[in-house]
Amino acid sequence: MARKTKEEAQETRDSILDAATKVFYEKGVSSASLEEIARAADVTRGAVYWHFKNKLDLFSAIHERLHNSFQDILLSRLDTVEDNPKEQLRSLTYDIFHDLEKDEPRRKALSIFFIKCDYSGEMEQFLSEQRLAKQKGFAVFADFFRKAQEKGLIDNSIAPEAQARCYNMFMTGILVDYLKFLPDMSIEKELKPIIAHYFNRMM
Amino acid sequence: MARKTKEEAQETRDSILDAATKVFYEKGVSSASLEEIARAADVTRGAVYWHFKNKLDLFSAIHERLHNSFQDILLSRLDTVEDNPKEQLRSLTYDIFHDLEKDEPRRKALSIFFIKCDYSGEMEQFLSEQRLAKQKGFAVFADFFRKAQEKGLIDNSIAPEAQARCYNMFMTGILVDYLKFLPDMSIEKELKPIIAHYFNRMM
DNA sequence: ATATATACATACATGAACGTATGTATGTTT
DNA sequence: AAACATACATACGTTCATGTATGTATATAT
Repeated sequence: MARKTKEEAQETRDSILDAATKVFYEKGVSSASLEEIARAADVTRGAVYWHFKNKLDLFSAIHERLHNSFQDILLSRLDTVEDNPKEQLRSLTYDIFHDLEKDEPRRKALSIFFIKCDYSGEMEQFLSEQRLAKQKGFAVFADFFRKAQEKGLIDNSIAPEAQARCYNMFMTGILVDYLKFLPDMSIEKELKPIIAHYFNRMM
Repeated sequence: MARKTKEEAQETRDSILDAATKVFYEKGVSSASLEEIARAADVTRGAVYWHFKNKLDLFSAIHERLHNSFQDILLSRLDTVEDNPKEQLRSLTYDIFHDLEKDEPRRKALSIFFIKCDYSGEMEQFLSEQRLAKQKGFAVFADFFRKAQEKGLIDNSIAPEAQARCYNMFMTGILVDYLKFLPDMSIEKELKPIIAHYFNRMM
């Protein structure tokens, strides 16, 4: 096979990542074969093994890509505390779910980590990796709550860290149910009311 | 091999279920081989195939056993609304986590469905199965909230169904995080405060 | 211009798990 | 007590994914 330019090679790498996301979602991580991923990306296993050490490396790369994009959103929208932080956070929460509803590849990527893989054997290491990633997100929220409290814009009877943890738990629960039971789950009818209720009561 | 009595056969079946729970937890559902499960139960694959159609059948049997035991607890403790339903539900919530902390096999069984399996291919059918199971639990909570509202013992500004959904989401989130990050998670120090906070604010 | 590293494709060897088919000794029924 | 069903164990054939080794044409560096 002819050698490609660096840019072309990068495109190949990206398309393998996209293909892996799709196949991981459809077959599950452990049942997905590198052969099928390669086919979906229109390359051979040789290309996959060139760009990634093995399936775990692929999995890790997908996670990193997804986490980074999430982190970017959080940082850009929670960096400064606006006049109405409660409303600010609620609209962010809504947007996240609306984006997920529209952006299928992104939703599938997220699903992989919640319902399309099992954290056993060599996969267990990703739990620590995910925990680190989660803590980064957590830090953004905790900062946000702390700053909002300092400005006297939200209730300060609870520690910002606990506030952030609470919010994260709630979001995790919604997300898991949303991804698991999506076919018969409506954001507008089921998710929005309880999210609204959460914000009314908890903040 | 000598034929066993019906009782002995039932014991064999149970021990296979226990072994499968253990191996599923350790290796993940898809990586777990029936050979290893059989070894863990001190039988051969022949015995496993006699009692269960295949791996999925085993998985289903574990789920049924676990769900029934949970449902029993819910029904026995939420059937009648006591004087202080908020306190009643909070103590139930605490107990559930404390039981999980002590009962390792049970915790492992639960973990299987949240972090040790991927719902793809033939496993996808279990999502509907789980959804049905979850709705049964949901019904118990909704009933509880409704009855408590009728008695005027809790806030009635939110529909009992939404209240139940909210609680379920929160519990799901806590559970997922607890099972995922258990090694560095303390019930007393991290879970209890936010559970308390939830009950203070949401009920 | 040539050497070399790159970006893959192809080919090969290995091994593991699955389902089934069959064997068999003993409970159980009649 | 014979016939049958049960509760497994053993053996077999097939499929399929994995990692590596090797081939090769071209971009790129010198």
